[in-house]
Amino acid sequence: MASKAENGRKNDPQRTQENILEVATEEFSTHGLAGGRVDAIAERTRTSKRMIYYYFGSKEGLYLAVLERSYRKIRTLEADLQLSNLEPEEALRVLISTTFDHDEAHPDFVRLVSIENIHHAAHMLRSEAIRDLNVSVIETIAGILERGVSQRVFTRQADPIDIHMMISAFCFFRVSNRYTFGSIFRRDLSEAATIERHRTMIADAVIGYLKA
Amino acid sequence: MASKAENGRKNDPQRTQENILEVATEEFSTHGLAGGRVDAIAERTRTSKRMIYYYFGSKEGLYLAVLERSYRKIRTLEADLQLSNLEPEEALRVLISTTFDHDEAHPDFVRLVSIENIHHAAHMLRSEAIRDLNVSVIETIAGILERGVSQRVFTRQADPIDIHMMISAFCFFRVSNRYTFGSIFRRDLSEAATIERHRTMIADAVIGYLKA
DNA sequence: CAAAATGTACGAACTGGTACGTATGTCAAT
DNA sequence: ATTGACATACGTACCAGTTCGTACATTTTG
Repeated sequence: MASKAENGRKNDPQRTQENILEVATEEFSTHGLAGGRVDAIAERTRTSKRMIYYYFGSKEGLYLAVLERSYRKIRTLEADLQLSNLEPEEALRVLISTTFDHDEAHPDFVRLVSIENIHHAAHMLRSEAIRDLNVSVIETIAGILERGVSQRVFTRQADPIDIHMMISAFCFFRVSNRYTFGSIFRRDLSEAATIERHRTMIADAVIGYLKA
Repeated sequence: MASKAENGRKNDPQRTQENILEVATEEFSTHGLAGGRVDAIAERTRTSKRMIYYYFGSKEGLYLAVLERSYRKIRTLEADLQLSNLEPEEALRVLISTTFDHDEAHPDFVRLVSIENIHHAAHMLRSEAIRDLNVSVIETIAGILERGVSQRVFTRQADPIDIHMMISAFCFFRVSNRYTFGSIFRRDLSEAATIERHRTMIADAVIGYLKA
């Protein structure tokens, strides 16, 4: 029979949780933790507020779940980049492009991180799942830098974490500060031409720095 | 006679407003607009909640006043840098150092800007005072770049706004993402040695980029 | 039937905002 | 100088709407 007509309810806990998380991600990333409304989330869900508390216990619990889910989504993307068989410079360019495109494609994630910083990363600190994450990037960068130096294509001995920060800063800022920056300089950072220019710009800058 | 003993109230509107703004800056920058509590602000003020509404009309009005005040404070610092009599490269280094030190010294400001971005810069857009501001930096940078190119110390033709973004991104990110970054990589970005290293790093990167 | 999943309705605390009343300062006329 | 009138500056108590959270009832599923 028709499964949704005639409020024939189907229990589908996984789908329900996922649905809640999706809506909650949107809500929290546009309004922040304090600004996000549980009722607003519930309304846009195909289920009810009762379910939010049933599965996530509290508003903060939901927020934390949203945060973890967002981070977990990146891990998959970042992990399976095969950079070790590329020349150091090329490997770095690919890594930078990937970071750049990721931030550009996931403004929700960027905003959640911004929001976490406003809260002194209090929730992230409580979550072991999140902390173990991005560390792999550092190892990747460290490997590239070492190879580059020994091949004498990079002349500068740089700290991998510093390099990661330089890349992150640029890619992240473009998205996180899109609105204030756009408002001050009347520039739309999401235009295709601008995106292209910035993508090569950050790569050139980082590689130039390592070659100086 | 004693002026403050025996609740001898003195009318001092300017002081009252300034006091409110100071406390409100703290509150909003640590909790966000939605998370900031008017009652909490009132309590830490030497006056009452009534006065907040008397002078600023609403919570949003107060927030906007806080934002404008923060921006106004920078204008003074930024304006009186005499860079035109310095060599292009040196001028750029001074400008970068200034930006770097400013962000490092004013985390409140950085956080307010982050918060504004969460709100799509809605309040900034409404304030003419703020928009007219940072534009002067672009002219400064443009001048430096032109001189640098004509003196052949810079080989690359770069967009001043892009250069400004590159500088801002790095300086801003260090402060805005201090907590999540620190939480993931166990690195304290406010250590003196780290600050020193980063300050020269961003300058080297930008100048290297322009010379490439 | 028992356990998990879900829906409805409601409560208690918080929070932005205000009504009402009081004190302080200013200035003109005495 | 004193007085009185009026505007500005300020304090207290309170209200009404919002918002997180829950008690209770019901359905689905194994």
